[in-house]
Amino acid sequence: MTNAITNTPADTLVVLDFETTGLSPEYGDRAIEIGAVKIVDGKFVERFQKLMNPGFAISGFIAEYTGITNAMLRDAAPCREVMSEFHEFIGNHNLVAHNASFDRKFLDSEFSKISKSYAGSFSCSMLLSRRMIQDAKNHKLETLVRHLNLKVEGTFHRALYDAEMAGKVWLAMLEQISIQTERGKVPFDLANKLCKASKGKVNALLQAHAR
DNA sequence: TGCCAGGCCCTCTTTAGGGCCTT
Repeated sequence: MTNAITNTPADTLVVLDFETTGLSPEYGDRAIEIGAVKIVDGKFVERFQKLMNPGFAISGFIAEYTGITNAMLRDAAPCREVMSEFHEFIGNHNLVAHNASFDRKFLDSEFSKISKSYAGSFSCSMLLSRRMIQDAKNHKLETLVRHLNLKVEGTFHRALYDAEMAGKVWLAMLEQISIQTERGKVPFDLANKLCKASKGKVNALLQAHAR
């Protein structure tokens, strides 16, 4: 399959994924791993992956779910140090995550602890998939990867691998939009609008973008 | 240590309820 995506460097994108101690930073949960890929012109050009020590022991469930153990975190750098490095990595680029509302609240929470912020827009591969891949059994990341016949050669629920896979799903959906609209370039803003569009607005947005 | 949430979306809807998705 040829890649019809011709994003410009201005469309540089960072796809990220957190592994965390739980579901809610409001209840004290912290990040334990961040993984991210930088995509320029539809190509993966840079990767970021770091474990981080949340300052307390993680539960057996999280260890089982992620494969990350307390022993692995014992010598990891603290969250503030890793997140400061990650802040440099993302710059002002636009961001994508699978079920972005989850990753966004952890990104916001961890950045607020070190007085950092970001300027890029945050978009969601899960919301876009609900609109662009309606025949999938469900919209879990692993299901979408298999539905799109993307090569599976890593372990899900680790941050960098999930970020890589979310990036590939994102690019596959941009390609689908590109083919559907007969336009080579799919601006981030269009994808972001599609994520948030009501069912009836999706086709109108695609038609407006089409030649 | 172990507990916990919330945005989005659909429908048997909108003065609501429940499933999906993330860890």
